Amino acid sequence: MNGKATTTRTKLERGRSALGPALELVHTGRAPTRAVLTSELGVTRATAGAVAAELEALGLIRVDSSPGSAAGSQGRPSHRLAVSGTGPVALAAQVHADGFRAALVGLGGRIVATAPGCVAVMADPAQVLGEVVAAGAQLLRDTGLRCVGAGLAVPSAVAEPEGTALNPLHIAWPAGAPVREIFAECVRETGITGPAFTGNDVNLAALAEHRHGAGRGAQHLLCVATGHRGVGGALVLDGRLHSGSSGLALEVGHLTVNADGRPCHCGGRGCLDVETDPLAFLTTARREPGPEESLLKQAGDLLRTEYDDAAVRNAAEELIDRLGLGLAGLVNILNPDRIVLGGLHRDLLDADPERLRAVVADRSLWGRSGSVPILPCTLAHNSLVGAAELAWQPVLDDPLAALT
Amino acid sequence: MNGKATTTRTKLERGRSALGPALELVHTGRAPTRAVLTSELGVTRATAGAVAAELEALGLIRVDSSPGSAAGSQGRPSHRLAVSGTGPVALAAQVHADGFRAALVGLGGRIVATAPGCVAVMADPAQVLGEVVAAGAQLLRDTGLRCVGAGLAVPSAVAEPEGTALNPLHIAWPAGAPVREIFAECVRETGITGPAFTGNDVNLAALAEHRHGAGRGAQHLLCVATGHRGVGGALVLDGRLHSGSSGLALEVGHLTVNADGRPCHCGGRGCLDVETDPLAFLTTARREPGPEESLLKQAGDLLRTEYDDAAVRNAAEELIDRLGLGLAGLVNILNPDRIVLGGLHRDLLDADPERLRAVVADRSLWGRSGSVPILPCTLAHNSLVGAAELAWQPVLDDPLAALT
DNA sequence: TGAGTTTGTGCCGCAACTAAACAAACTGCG
DNA sequence: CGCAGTTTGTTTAGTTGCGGCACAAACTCA
Repeated sequence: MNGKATTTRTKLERGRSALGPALELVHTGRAPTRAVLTSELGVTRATAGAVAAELEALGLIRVDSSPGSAAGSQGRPSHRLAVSGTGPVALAAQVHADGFRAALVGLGGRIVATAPGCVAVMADPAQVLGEVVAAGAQLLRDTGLRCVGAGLAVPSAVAEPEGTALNPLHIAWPAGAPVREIFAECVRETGITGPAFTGNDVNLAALAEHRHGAGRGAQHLLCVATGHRGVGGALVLDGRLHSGSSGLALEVGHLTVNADGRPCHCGGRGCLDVETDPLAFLTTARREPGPEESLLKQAGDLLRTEYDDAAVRNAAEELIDRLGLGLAGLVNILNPDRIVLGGLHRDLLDADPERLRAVVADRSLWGRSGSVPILPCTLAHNSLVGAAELAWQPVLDDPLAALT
Repeated sequence: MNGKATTTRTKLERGRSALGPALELVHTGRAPTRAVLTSELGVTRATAGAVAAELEALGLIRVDSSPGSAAGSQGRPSHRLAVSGTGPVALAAQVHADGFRAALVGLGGRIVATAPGCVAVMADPAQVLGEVVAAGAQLLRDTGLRCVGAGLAVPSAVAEPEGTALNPLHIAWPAGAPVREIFAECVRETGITGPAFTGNDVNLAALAEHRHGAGRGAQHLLCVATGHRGVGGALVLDGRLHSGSSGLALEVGHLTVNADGRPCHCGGRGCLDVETDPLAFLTTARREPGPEESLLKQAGDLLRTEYDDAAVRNAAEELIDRLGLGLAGLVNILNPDRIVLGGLHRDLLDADPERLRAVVADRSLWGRSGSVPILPCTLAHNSLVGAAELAWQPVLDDPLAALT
């Protein structure tokens, strides 16, 4: 009728301007100075200066105009760049078998505040998520910080594009629960500003490790981690999470790593899931497994404190061999340039790094692929930080548009 | 000294301007008209018009200004866009067990000319590649077309960034031969214009199928194909080939698909490689395998012509089950939204599509992942077309810069 | 024939950048 | 101390790719 919507196009489809890339560089710590920013961005000093000034005006970064101290090389010292300490934050939430956790996370993966305790997980997703969001909202009120959005990490595959949690094995939720929708609704209701996102915890941990942890600088990062039960995987390609066409990629738990191993609920035998998780370790080491929600801790403690015990050591070596076989299979298919391990797998790596590396090298096809660096994860709450990354992403893509 | 190289930056790091994306849309047949180009590109009609005019001026596309015939809907009919029939071409080359092949390939994957016969492959890579390039150069002289570059497909993994052919099982080349360098040298020596590229044949076939064949429109395309011996895989993510951090991704041949299967040279048992390739089919069907360089044809003919024979049928079903198991494993890890099969796998799919789909659905974790469409490849010479895609890529990325 | 709809084009202007010249801040050497 | 040499920050003046119109063109439908 009015013929107005004819030529109006958003044009924001591809991130224009160097603002986003510049913020990402500072965010991931790859641009400590304006000079580095200039070269990393491939723009002139004039542009880099303008971009840095604009990001500072938005309250996202700090530019230390003070005469730099540690110079080192010749020439005029460059002004240092850092994420703002008082800028906006993302609300990060995580649900797991032990309970839940809420935190405020600033740029650079800096955890600003964490919600105190954790209570037991209840059956109803809406109730749990309501409590997490309420805890986060309280943190926001306490600190008075601006919120750019919210992210949630759940211990289950999240189907795209619906955002339903498939097979949440380790928490008592119904399969197919629309967690993304529920979470978004809770966030809206609570009056928290910004969009809400939901993702799988291992995926988000991988994202966080890639940006702020052991995966920094990797081009093709593979992460594998255990929770209390089962094994999860994630892949970060060129800085972006690869979660497949419907969010179900990297379901690595059912790779066969033992031809005549334990039966698995998937119908197969000897799956990575049932051969290398904490429960597998405890039973292989002939220990009585405790309650489900503490298997990871129990297994990790056992591995660290009783590695002298022959049964423990043998169990560890058996699991390392199985894990190595699984990793080698993944290396053959994905050819990553770095592998980061979490959960019990991280502890197994720490226990005998050489053995694991040798198995992977031996069982992967090409010698060079076998020499992939395998590292333990380094971030304390990587899933939580990863959840915050989801909320930060729109800001990283286009700071001006995201902060209106 | 002169202080000239200080602020000079290429700036071409990210493709600017809509020229490249526009050409890619026409190239892949996704922009049949200027109106579609406008919406797909997300720009105004003014911009789309200017872009189309510029691409036409470069001789890359044709704009039919004639009053369009088949309109269909209301309004002024849009001018039709098509790749130019007389524009430049890419030189495509392929080496395989049977010999080699050279062709000229225009935009849109259109094969303009093919070198006549094929001679037997000799031991020395330099000699073979010299002959292929010479054949291609002859085609260029005959047609008088401009050449944007050259691409080569080899039946072996190509290590990045060196460009060496690892384990060229099926041709009598030394392992680690620097094929990329040799090919580039031949191209340079012959006076062919433009850069030279080399890639794995299955990877390139996948790229071609994604742009012009059965994989069109897929976001996450998985291709699996057999040659005469062994199995290759490839993945195209968001239109770009994913070949891993060192070119060795998708080595799918050693997925275990039969716990107590045939021994494989990798040290394992029951690998996809030895359980589902043409030789495996012939022996399972109790047929005498012919010479190595005709196994694929022999197996395919047998499957098509003697499917009534119980031994043939049983062998086919056994291979389909094994292949399905392998594909299911890949689906769990990669979660593609389409699978395209080539070589004998394509014939197996044609023989009993329902059986293969059922096995994949049954053995992959999530029902929805199991319902991935599985299609036969549709391009006649997909590796060859894919090799040309390599050479076209710089033009697609930035037509102005690539054509000077 | 005229209203409605969709597409092509010319013109203006903006936003994001480059290029070039200059100023500033540091090191090192005589 | 002073001065060359080096690197970084800033200012100013273009350049360019593209959006936003306004209008013309080509077709359908009533």
